[in-house]
Amino acid sequence: MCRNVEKTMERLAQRDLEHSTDRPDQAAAFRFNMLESGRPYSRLLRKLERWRSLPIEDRNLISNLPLTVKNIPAYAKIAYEGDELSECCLVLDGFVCEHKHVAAYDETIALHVPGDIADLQALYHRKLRYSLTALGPAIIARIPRTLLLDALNASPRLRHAFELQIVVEGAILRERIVSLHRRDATSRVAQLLCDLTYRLQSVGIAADYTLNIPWTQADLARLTGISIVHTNRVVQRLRRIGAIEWANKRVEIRDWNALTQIAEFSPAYLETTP
Amino acid sequence: MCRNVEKTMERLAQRDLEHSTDRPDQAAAFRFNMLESGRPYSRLLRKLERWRSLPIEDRNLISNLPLTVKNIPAYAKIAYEGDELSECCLVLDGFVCEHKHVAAYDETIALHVPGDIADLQALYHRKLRYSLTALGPAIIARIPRTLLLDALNASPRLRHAFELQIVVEGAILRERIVSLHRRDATSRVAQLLCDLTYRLQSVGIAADYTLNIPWTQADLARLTGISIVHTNRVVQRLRRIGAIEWANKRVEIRDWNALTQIAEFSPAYLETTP
DNA sequence: CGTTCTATTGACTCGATTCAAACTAAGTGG
DNA sequence: CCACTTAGTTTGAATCGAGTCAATAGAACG
Repeated sequence: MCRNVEKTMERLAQRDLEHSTDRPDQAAAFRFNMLESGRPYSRLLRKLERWRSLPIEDRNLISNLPLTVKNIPAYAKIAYEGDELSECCLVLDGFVCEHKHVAAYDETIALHVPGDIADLQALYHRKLRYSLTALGPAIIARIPRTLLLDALNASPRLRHAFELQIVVEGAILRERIVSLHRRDATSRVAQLLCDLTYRLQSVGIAADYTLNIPWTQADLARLTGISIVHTNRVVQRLRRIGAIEWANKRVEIRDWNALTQIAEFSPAYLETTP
Repeated sequence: MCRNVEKTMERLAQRDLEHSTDRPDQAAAFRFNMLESGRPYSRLLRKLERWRSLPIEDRNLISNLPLTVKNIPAYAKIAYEGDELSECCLVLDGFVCEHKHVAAYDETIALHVPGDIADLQALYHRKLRYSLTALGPAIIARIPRTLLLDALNASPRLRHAFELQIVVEGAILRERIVSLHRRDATSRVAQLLCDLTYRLQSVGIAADYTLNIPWTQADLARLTGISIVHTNRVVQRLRRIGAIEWANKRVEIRDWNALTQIAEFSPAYLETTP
């Protein structure tokens, strides 16, 4: 299934080797400076506090964690399946996807947005069970794993907030399973866009329903598990009915209601409210 | 997609109303007595200790939790999406599946085997995000949620063991996503059987590669997201090549190697070893 | 025995993949 | 500045896996 997509990925992997991960991406760095300068943990804290707000000492436990900011060029691998990392990967800007190598092909599992810890699973079970790749240029922060664990051990409240994050991650995975069972290609693309919009808005991005996503249609194909050609047809269909505009790395949601209807989207699964 | 399956489920739902949940299922009760009598927590403990063994006081924290054993007749609902349960549901015998009602249809998300806490998610985030139904007659234990939480709060080690369970659950969900992306119908059925065999064996069931599963092919169809008719063709194919026998609620794995090859099964995602 | 599940088979349809090719946009270097 | 290259998007035609509908054959159960 979907061998085209894989061919594309092979080319990208080669490109990956040429670009070094250490080479900073100017545009991304600039974006980061504008948005997040000095408050790298703000989005993570915002997510952690969706269930209930944290006392200042808990917030400080997080805020005071040392981190190393890294620029990741487009399509560069951040971590490999099986790695035992001493640092966690917090997404500061851009997108990071989880994927797995199964019998010569790479299957995309999940997508992380700013504020997500992309390898949350490895915090508890050290060996990473999937690979991480930047989808478009991204900025991440490396946080020493043991220090983060120390913080969680120091505060049961904080630990519970993190446990809830894994649970929500599970909810997103479950929704994706339902999506792959039930929804046809159009509905799947629509669902991805709704999910993404909702998650971005909940960390203060894309309030105007305009998403800056540096993906090609091939990337979208990988994310939804649809072939490139068919993805293109779906995008055209969504454009034709006036639900979205998609050009120049920008997606404008023109008709949110139409899109949610096509996607049968209901954000319940993303909510952490009591 | 798959409306046949849904029609079947509607009939089953009616049957569900006739059978009361309180009516004990004799056969299941008998099986339970033979297998687990007096040690309802043994399988759960076995799972919790796969990462590292627990000190006796932690084991006792679990073993001493009060519980109510319940017989669940086939296809009876155990809990509904949106419920806020005061008790967790530990599967003692039989199978329990998670499913979600999306736009008039019921989609199966995951399958739980003996030793699993089927609503582990609701332990942390109280509102259940999916429904639970017994797939065939099952025996469950209800454990007061607050007491279990108390036990976890009393022992960080125990709490970590539970955190690992959610992580493994996530790994199973991820594998399912890969499965729905990549694998065709035959491979999906094979994968389900491999996954099931492995998980059952890890709690001491089906060591001889003979699974007692009280499902119809319609149930298998729901679990794999394939239509009933096509599921039947797949089962026949697997029989024809000598990979499995399936008759009288018994599945015999005749050729484990062949099956794992068809499924591209690698148990790494199920392992909790260091 | 008839009724009701369950398993099986055949014919038809359709969504999605694949292969192939054309077209657009954006660089890049001579 | 234009030819050449490369990535990305778009279109068409052929094919195929899987779903749907419909009908039959067993099995199980009262």
